[in-house]
Amino acid sequence: MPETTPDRRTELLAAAIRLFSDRGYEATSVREIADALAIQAGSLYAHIETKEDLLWQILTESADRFFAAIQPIVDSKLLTLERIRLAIAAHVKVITDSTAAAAVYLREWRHLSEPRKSEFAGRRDAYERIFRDLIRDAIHEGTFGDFDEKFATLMVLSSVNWIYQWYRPDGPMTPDEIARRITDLLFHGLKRAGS
Amino acid sequence: MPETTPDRRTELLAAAIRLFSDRGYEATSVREIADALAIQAGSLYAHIETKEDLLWQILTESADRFFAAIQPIVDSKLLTLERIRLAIAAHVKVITDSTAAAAVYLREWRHLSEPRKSEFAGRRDAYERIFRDLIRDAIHEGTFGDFDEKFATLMVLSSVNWIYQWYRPDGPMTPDEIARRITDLLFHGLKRAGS
DNA sequence: CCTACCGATCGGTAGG
DNA sequence: CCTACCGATCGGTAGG
Repeated sequence: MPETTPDRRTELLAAAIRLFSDRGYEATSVREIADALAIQAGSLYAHIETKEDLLWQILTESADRFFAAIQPIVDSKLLTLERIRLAIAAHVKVITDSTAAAAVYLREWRHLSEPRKSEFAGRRDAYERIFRDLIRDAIHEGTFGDFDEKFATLMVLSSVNWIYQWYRPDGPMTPDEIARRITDLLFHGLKRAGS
Repeated sequence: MPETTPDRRTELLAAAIRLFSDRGYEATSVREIADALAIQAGSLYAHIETKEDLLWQILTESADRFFAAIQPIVDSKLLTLERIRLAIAAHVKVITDSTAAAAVYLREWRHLSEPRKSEFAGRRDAYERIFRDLIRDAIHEGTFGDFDEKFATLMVLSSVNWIYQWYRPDGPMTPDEIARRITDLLFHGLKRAGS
C-alpha cells in the first residue's frame, strides 16, 4: 500500500470488509470497492497492488486480533477452566466487534492463492491449537470428562464461530452474555442438572 | 432442464456440487462445469437455462434431503429426548453423505437472486423451527434445563453444521459415532459428571 | 451436443 | 487520484 494515509487505509479496508462479507470476495468487483470510496476503479491501485492483497490484509489483521485477544489469558496463571472461560469470551468479543470481518475471516480465505493460503491455514491451525491445548489440560486434570480432545475442540470452536451468522449488535444479548451462555452450555450441557 | 436424461442430470449436478464447494459459486465458470462433463460451454445450455438454475437445483435437493431425513423421526411417538437424538443423527448423516453438497447448501445460498433467496431462507427457517420445537418441548418437559430455546437451537445446529468443514469419510469416526459424541456433549457438557 | 460468436464486465496499467 | 484504455474472461445465444 504505497503512500496511503492511515485513515484512507482504514476506510478502504472497512469498505472491502463490508462488501466481501455481503457478497463474497469473488462476487465483489474492484469497481464496487472504488465506488464505496467515491474514487475511480483505476485510482484504487494507488493504494493496493492487487485485489487479493486487500483480502490478505483483512485476513491477517483478523488473525492478529484473535491471537491478541486470547494470548494474555492463555499465558496467565489462572485455573485452566477459568482460562477457557475467558478465552471463549475474548474470542466471542472479536467476532461481535465485527461480524463482517469475522465472516470474511471464516469464509473467504479459500480465495487466497498459494502460498498465502497455506500460510493462513497455518496460522488458523496454530490458533485452534491454543484452544486444543487448554482443553487437553482440562481433560488431563480431570476437570473435563474423558473426551477426545480434538473433537471437543471442534465443538467449542464451532459453537463460537457460528455466532457471526446470527449476532446483531441491537439484539437482546451482549457479547459477554453470549459468551456466558455458550460456556455454560458447553460445560454443563442441555440436560437438567441431575437428570 | 429440457430433454436431459436422468443420468446426465445427475452427472451435471455432481460436477457442479464439487466445483461450487471447492471454489465457490461465483469463482466457478460455466466452462469449468462443461469441462468436467467433457462438453463445450455452449452445450451446457441444452441442460440448464442459467448458471443460477444449477445452484438452485442443488440447494432445493439438499433441503429436500434434510427434511426427508428428520420428518419421520419428528412425527414418531418416541420420547422427545430420543427424537432429538435421532434427528441429530439423521442430520449428521445427510451432511456426511456429501460434505460437498452440505458446503454448497450452507455457504452458497447467498448468491441466489430474489425471489429465490427469500424462498430458500424460508425453507431453512422452517427446518430450524422443527429443531427448535423439539428443544422447546424438552425444556417444557423439564428434560432440558431452563435455557433460551432459540439460543439452545443455535448451539445444536452450529455444532452439527460445522461438521462439513472437517469430516472425512476415511477418518476415524463413522457418522453415527460423530452423532453420538455430539449428542453426548450437547446433553451432558464437557465437565466431568458430578464436578 | 458443436461451432462460432455476442456484449458486458473483469482486474489491472500507462501516463498524467 | 483521473482519463483512457488493455487483454482476458464471463454467462449466454444462434444456427446447425
